[in-house]
Parts: sequence; structure tokens; C-alpha cells
Amino acid sequence: MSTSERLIESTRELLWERGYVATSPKAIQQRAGAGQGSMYHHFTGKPELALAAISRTAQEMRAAGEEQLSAPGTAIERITRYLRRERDVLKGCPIGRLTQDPEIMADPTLRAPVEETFAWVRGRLAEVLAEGRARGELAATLDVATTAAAVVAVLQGGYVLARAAGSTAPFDQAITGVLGLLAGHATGQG
Amino acid sequence: MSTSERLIESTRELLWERGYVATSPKAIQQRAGAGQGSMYHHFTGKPELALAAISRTAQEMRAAGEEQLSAPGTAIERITRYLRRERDVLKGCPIGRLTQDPEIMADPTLRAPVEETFAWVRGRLAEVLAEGRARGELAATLDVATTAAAVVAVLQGGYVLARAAGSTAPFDQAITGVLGLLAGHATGQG
DNA sequence: GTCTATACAACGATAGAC
DNA sequence: GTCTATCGTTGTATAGAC
Repeated sequence: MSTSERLIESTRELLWERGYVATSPKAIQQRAGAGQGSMYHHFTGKPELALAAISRTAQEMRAAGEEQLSAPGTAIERITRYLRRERDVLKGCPIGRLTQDPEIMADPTLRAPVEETFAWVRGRLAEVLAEGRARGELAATLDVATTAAAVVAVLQGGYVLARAAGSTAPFDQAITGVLGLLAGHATGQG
Repeated sequence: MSTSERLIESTRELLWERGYVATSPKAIQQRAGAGQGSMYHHFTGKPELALAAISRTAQEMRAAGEEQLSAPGTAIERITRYLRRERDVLKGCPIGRLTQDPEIMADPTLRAPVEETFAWVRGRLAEVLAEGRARGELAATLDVATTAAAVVAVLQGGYVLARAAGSTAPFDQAITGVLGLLAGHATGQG
């Protein structure tokens, strides 16, 4: 792996573990096994490196989500697979956590991938729900946009609860809870 | 207001706006209108000051939640009032955001109030749901613990979505969404 | 109780040799 | 492309006068 690649991957890990403000160029260099000068040769500074890292993570998250949500099955099955796929729950969401970082939010360039990722997930979930509704699998009265927002919110909030508790249990409970609520809107005719 | 009080209040604001890592003693002093020596006279350092600030915020959050959840009305009405009460949505949850701060999570003393606050909210919501179920207002099949976790998660996740979007709209949608899902489990006999 | 002075490490970046 | 040296600033805290 090239030095440039190692720098980006190290930044991705550190942004996930510690966030932007708490990640220093020095820490990135050490994890990448690169020197000071090497990092500043490949990147203009911390913001440019962070943008490369965040863009890549956003891209991967979207690809992973698309994999679960475009798979065959009923809407509820696909959403269940999306919510229950293997996750590093206690590490939190690598994109969601960035919303708490003041310097990320203050920089439109760094914030854009975060904003786009959540807009995409909400839209994609709403599409899946709309398909289920159109097939008669879900109640005709179900509002797909607000339901999609609630589903993504449970995911993001589940991470918060898990980290607060120091346990994955609240995350699993929240997922089970929202799937139980959603089941009440299935027609049984999927 | 005493200097000590001003220091605690300034710390509360800064922890909310920027988090622990990104909040410096200097910034706290400036906002409080206090000098360097004055701060270190009243507190041993940043961690002790943060503990005072976090404890107070946790206490207030709990009191506010209790106010909505103990009010008269059906379970759904009380939870609706809790979820829809006025909030500084774009600032995020002052307690929830701390779960993303590496130094808060690494310090058991600072983390304890965060953990306790969410444990309390989940338990209290489960009680309200159990009351509604006992009264025949909610379906007997409803799992109160997982539903409570889902409701809190929607709240916390709603903040994340709103900050990512730079708009309160996704927060409101997520709340509307989960209340819509919950309505499907009402018996209509409350 | 509050102030100024001081200390020392870390941060984020630049300079210039190799 | 990578290294070491250097820089100015900020973070966090202590010392000691008033």
C-alpha cells in the first residue's frame, strides 16, 4: 500500500475512533508509519486528508447500504437485513459521529459528504417502503418519508444509546423495537 | 451570579456547542469573564469543571423528561408531548453528544451521568408504555422495553439527521414517523 | 478570591537538506 | 518522496504577588 493510501486509511480509522478535532496530524503519521514531511508532501494539510478519508467512508457506507436494500425480498425483509447487518456498534457510525464535530460542521466541504450520505439513505429507504406499499405488503396509510426518517434515526440513535451504556444491548433493543412497530403496519399480504 | 456559577454555566454551554475535547479552559474563562487563577482556585482543572457541568445538565434533562412523561393523558399523548416538546434541535442533545467524545467515554467519572441519564429515560418510557398497555390503550403484544429503546433512539438519531442536513426537518419527520408507527399499535380504547 | 507571570508539551504547518 | 529542524500558537496547569 502506498504512503498516500496508508495516510488516508489511518485518517479514516482515527476519525472513526476520535473524531476530527481530537485527531492530530502527528497521530495520523505515526499510525501510517509516515514522517511529517511525507504527509505534507501528499496533502496540503489535515482538512484535505480528512476530506479524502470522509469521502471514501461515505462511499463505502452507501455501497454497503445499497447491497442490503437492493437485495430480493419484501420491504420489511430488506430493511431488517439493513438494520441487522453486522456493525461495529460500540464504535458508532463513522459518518454520524462527524455531525458532533464542530470543525466538520463549520466547513462546508467536509460537511457535504455527511449531508449527502444521510439524504441518500433516507431516500433509498423511502423507495423500499414505497415499493412494499405499492405491492400491498404494507398498509396504504403508511407515510414512507417520515417512516424512513424514523428508521434511520433509530439506527443513529441506537449507536448513541449503545455507547452511553457501554453495551450493544440498547442498540439491538432499539432495532427490535422499531421492527416490531413496523410489523404492525404490514398487511400480511406481502 | 458567583464566579463559580458562571464558570459552570459557561462550561455547560461550551460542552454543548463544541464538546469536551474542543473546549479549552481559556475559552471557559473568557465566556465566564473570569481569570486563569480564578478558575483554578474554584476547580482543580477541566475534568472537575466538566463533571459539575455534565451533572447539572443531566439533572435538568431528567427533570424536563419527568415533567412531560408524568403529565396526565394517555401513554401516546404523554410520549407525544415528550418527543414534541420545544428543543434546540440543531444544537443537538447536550448529553447525547458526549457519547462521541473520546475523553468523556474514557473517564468513568465523566461518563457515569451520561449512562445514567439514558438508562433512566429508557426505563421511564417503558413504564409509561406499560401503563398504556395495562389500561388497554396499547396492544397487549407490544414489547415495552424494545419500544422504549426505539423511541429514545429516534430522538437521538433525529438530532443527528438534523445536524447532518442543517435543518430541523428530518428531526420532525423522524418523530412523526415513529409516532405514526406507534399509532398502529393503539387499540382505540384508551 | 483574583491577578499576572511563567512553564512545558502538543498542535499544525513550513523550510530546506538529501 | 522522505527526513530533520524549526516556527508560532494554543492547551493545560502551576507559582506567587496582591
